[in-house]
Amino acid sequence: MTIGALGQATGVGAETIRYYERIELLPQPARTSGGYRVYRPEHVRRLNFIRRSRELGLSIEAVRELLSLASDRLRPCARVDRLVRDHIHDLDHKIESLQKLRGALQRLADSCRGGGRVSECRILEALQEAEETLAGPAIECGQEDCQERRASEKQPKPRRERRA
Amino acid sequence: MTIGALGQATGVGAETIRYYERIELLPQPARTSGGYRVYRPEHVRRLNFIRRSRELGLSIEAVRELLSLASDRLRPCARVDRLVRDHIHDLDHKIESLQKLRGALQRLADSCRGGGRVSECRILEALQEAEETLAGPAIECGQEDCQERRASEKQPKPRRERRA
DNA sequence: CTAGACCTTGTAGCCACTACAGGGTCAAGC
DNA sequence: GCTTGACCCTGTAGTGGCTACAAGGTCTAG
Repeated sequence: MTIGALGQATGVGAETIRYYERIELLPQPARTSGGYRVYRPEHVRRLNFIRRSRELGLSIEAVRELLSLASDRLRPCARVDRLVRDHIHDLDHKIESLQKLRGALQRLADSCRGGGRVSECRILEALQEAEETLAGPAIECGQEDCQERRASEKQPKPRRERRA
Repeated sequence: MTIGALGQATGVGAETIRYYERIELLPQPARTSGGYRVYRPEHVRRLNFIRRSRELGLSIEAVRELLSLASDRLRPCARVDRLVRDHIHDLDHKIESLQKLRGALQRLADSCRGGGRVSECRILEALQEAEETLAGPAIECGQEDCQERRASEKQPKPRRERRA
């Protein structure tokens, strides 16, 4: 089957398939004499595996590891379990973050009924002014290595005060 | 104040500040004779506004619009209200999506206790096989223009069947 | 043989930064 | 005035996970 047929079979676009090949998530397929990629049923299975994992929000690297784990049938599957549980944990953090954000925004929105002028808009005021009223520790992050980017105690070295 | 001092005052890194200037979210500041950027208190206010908005998950473009709206004090603030409410709506979608993902992953993880071998791992089986058991409509998206990328009824034109 | 659907490679773009290289500036202390 | 070294400058490239395009080549029904 051609790349287009593989795409139809799996619901993955041809450009994405080529991308997966480039990053070595999919093996290089055979080629026709004219250079077309020729795929086989095992490619369909592998790509479906990838697609489902991605739909579950696993990163490409996680998928890569799962694929590698899956290739050794005798290996204990504890690592697989761990990987999935870690991702659930990440999701919990992310969901919690978003819920906090939502709460803050809702409080913001509730302070405004949209009828006034910008000059007395509570939303804009809140964004301009107080520090503590909104947005607790919730920062939308996206990456896992999100730790303490808001580490305000980070003072590299006490320079010889060049004040403001 | 220099860019470093502005960064300290707002909790935004110097490289990010330069980035904001480049995309015209911050106005170009004055310069010293040596070329250093010189910031003033209004820059601190504007950058704090930006930072808080970003912490609430608003996109750069949304922040840009808020800033533009805020500059005209006589304008009705309905648009501000709308912008924030739209974002809350987006967050609701995103949270719901993530919760569905989490459910699917939890079901996956529950089918495995991590004690067996890869060859009988239910997680890997589930990823390899059935279509309906997992992952309903939940795809993590990130962008707002996320509509129907999984639109499986997208059939561009009926080619003269080059079957698989 | 032609039409045109499909494929090829390569490159650039998306978001919101972040990191670096290679150099220049500034002020404190001598 | 000179050294030191923290700080700043510009420009470019990288992140993740694709997506879009351009310019061309291949394949097959009719």
